[in-house]
Amino acid sequence: MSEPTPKTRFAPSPTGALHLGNLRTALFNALLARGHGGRFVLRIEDTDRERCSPEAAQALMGNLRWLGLDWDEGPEAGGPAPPYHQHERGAIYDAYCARLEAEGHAYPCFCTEQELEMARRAQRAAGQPPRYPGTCARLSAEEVARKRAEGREPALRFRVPPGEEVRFHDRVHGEQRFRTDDLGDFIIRRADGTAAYLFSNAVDDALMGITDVLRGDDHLTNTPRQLLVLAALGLPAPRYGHMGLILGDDGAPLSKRNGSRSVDELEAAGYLPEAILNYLARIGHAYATEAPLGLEGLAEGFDTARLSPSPSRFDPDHLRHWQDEAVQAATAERLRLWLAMDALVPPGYVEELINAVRGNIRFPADGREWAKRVFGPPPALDADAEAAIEAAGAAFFETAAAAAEEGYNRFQGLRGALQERTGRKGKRLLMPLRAALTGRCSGPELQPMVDLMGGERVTARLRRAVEVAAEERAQEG
RNA sequence: GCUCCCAUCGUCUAGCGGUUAGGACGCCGCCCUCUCAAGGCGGAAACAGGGGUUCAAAUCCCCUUGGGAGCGCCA
Repeated sequence: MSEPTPKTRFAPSPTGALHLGNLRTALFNALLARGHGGRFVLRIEDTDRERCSPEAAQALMGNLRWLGLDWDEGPEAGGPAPPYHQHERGAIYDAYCARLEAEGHAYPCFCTEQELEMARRAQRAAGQPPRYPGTCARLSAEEVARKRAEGREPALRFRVPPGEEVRFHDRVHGEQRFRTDDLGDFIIRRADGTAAYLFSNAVDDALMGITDVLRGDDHLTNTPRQLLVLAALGLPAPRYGHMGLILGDDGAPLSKRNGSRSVDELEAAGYLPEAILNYLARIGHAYATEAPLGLEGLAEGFDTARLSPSPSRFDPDHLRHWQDEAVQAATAERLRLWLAMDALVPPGYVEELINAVRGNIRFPADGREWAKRVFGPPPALDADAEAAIEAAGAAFFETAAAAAEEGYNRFQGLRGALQERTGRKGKRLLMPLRAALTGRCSGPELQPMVDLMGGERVTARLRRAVEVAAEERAQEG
């Protein structure tokens, strides 16, 4: 018997921006499918109209596409099990709910929020687990009819069979056993008629043919409930794998407080998709290589047996490392689009500039900064640069400017002429030059930058350096 | 409170009964070098604690401790 090709899904609730934890879940599910020639489904879990918005769903899809995590089935892609927005699947849920109710697996519950809240508080106070007390579990048909006649809209609650044990094999944690007595009856349809997560999520996985579900550990204790629902409905259950959660750098759940940023924020900050992907793929999952991988490589090396059950911490330094790797590995063309600095660079020079500065940049702003220093007006001098210029003295720059004006304005020529005329070499020669030309004492190799600048700019900057050095002399004197 | 999950350098991790406990990030040093990066080389840095099982335990079992999750008409 061969393994069926996997079908995985990402089933986000569009309640806000896509964050790293959820994104990793999406990534692993996508990798599992892609690595085995399977299919990846996107399903929007928007049954809670209060909290969900179409804008958030749209943004989320944009994020996934930006990262290259396109889905094979789902919104805007179609597929054999539409619709892929849960808010459009009400009729399906109604039918399954009706069946559960007819077969006694579910019952209407008229308890109000306040009643439930009070019951929970009382249970906690008494040292009891806060579980549904079963108030409406044994309502007679007459009582139900009467309450309905009073105009009260009930929620639908799943009747958890007592005294049983639910077992399943988790791909990450191994064998799991839960006693149904620890569960408590749970809501599968709200009083407003919309389906609740536990129910719609499980039913849709079955209906959409999902074979494998990778999700966070926070769902581990939900699993027996979903298994119970599927069993009552005679629907197949997927294979589950629960991964350790990503925590903040303080060990608390990931949130804005401890450094988590949304995909939107990371994109705005200049992170490349490859950086985010490589970083996330290595949290809770180990690859054989530390080299940066593309989506295909990540999928190829992905193995659920290498998923970690333990929680891990988000580390901004590590993300930055993958950003550096991504920048170094990217083609010049890729960086050109990312840097968006065409307006700052004369046509035809972009690639050369990129290759000159790529080792010194991490974000687009860094690249644009160098573009301006090379091709813009003489750049502002920072304190170190000014000091270096003053230390070299006006005479040095006078000589340099003269040489440039004579035509020694390419790097090698200028360097040779200056060495000959001033007797300076090495650092004593090049540091003042660097300061005068780029405004800073650190940065990419001088040679390509100087040659990219061209004679006019070089001369102008050297002339300015003469003035700066002379002014200083005058002030001191 | 109850149920469940987790535990190797500061962080991400390899390890699945016998290893000098390996790698990566970060940190430190050296090399390269006009500087800063990049790159190369090297260094400091870990099996939470206690009991078992075994000839042998980071690895298997139990307890403690410490983290995390669930117990919602949120997902």
